[in-house]
Amino acid sequence: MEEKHALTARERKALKTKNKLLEAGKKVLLEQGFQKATVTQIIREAGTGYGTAYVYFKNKDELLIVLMEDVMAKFYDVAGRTFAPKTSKEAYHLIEDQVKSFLSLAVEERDILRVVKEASGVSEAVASYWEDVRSRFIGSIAADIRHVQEKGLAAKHFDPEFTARAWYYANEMFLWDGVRDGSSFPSKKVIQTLTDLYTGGLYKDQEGSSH
Amino acid sequence: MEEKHALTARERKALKTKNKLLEAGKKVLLEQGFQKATVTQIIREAGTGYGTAYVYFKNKDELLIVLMEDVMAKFYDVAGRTFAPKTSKEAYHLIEDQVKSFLSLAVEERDILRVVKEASGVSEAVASYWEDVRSRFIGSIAADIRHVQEKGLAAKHFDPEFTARAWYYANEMFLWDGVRDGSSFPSKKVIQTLTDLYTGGLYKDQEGSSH
DNA sequence: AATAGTCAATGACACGATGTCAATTTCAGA
DNA sequence: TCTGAAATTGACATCGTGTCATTGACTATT
Repeated sequence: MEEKHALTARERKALKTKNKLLEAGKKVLLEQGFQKATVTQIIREAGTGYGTAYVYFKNKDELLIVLMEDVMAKFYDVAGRTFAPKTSKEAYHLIEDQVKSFLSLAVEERDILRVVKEASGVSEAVASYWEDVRSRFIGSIAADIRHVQEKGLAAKHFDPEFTARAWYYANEMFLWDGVRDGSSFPSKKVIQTLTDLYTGGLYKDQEGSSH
Repeated sequence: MEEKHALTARERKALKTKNKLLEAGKKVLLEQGFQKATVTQIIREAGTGYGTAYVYFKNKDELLIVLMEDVMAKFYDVAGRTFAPKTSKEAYHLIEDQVKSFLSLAVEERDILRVVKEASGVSEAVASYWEDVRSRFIGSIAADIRHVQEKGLAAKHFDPEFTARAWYYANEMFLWDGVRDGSSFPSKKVIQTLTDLYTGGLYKDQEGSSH
């Protein structure tokens, strides 16, 4: 039901105002962090009236959620990559690549992710938005696990869902470490440790395992 | 430089006031959650004046931190357990036990942990307090890993620190899942998946690994 | 081109929460 | 009994949020 017509001057102006608010919001949020940033700071930066912010966004949370969209798309992109290894070796390298891509986003989008992380702890809306990324990854990883189990590459006694969760969780936490500390991240060592642990496990034999 | 003398009536009263605030704080925080709870609600429940709360606690955060102490002690207890397996099998079972103890705390202390989790996202003070638990666990696990590596039970190419982090992170995230969802937690399946993944890894051979 | 109706924009306001502090009351010790 | 110290208090200043009645400008219709 989209109306298809050239924008009227009025609509163009409205769009411009919204964008000014988004830009100003980005600047203020990155500079101040989520909790310290106030609507007053944002509208001052945007050069609009106070109430105007509430015309375009329900609140600070919703403004951030719009700002998150680009980054989310990048994560969804990584989560959606095809995974169909024919050998364990191939699997290892695919996994290694995916870990690297995932953790590299921590550096690439560090500034905004720092805000997202903070906001997730404060705003239910932002938290549930991030939760979407999580379940997308976990679902995708679970499918990958099922695939390699069927191919006979991976041990069948692992529950795909829980295994995917555990694996994703470790990755996500390192992501946040990277967002916090930045600098030389992700290190080869982190990527390798994660991948090795996931594929091979720490111990030399599995005689202790109950399977 | 501790003064050692029986408490005067005045001191006893002060103690009592502080405890009233702690109890009231606990009740209100558990009922309302961290963000919704207000100082006014707490002092009303405690039957004290508004300012009194600020005599005993810097703010809501610090009150919660005092309430956390008991729970933290339990975690420190689990983190501090000795770990000196002689065989892989023994290691497996020790690890399984530790996972179980750790995750069981999620159920046992569910109510307060739910508040702690929420508060960690909002309050730097609470977050850094919980961070202590984390580093204690990670340090302890890293030591365990070094130990089994020296004994020849575990692969030496794993960096103890990063491996400990990855492992702990997965566990902690499941802990929060348990705090959120509660009910029948921790399931055998979760414990087993975590332990198996950690000790044995998902894949059947390590030929893909670069070692 | 006049006009009625719509929509963007605004800031004052009501509300709610925080942390402080000067004043008050109570008690310990001399 | 008296004095200084300690406990307690709530009013206050401050800050941030979200709403809404109002204003002014633009659109579309006649």
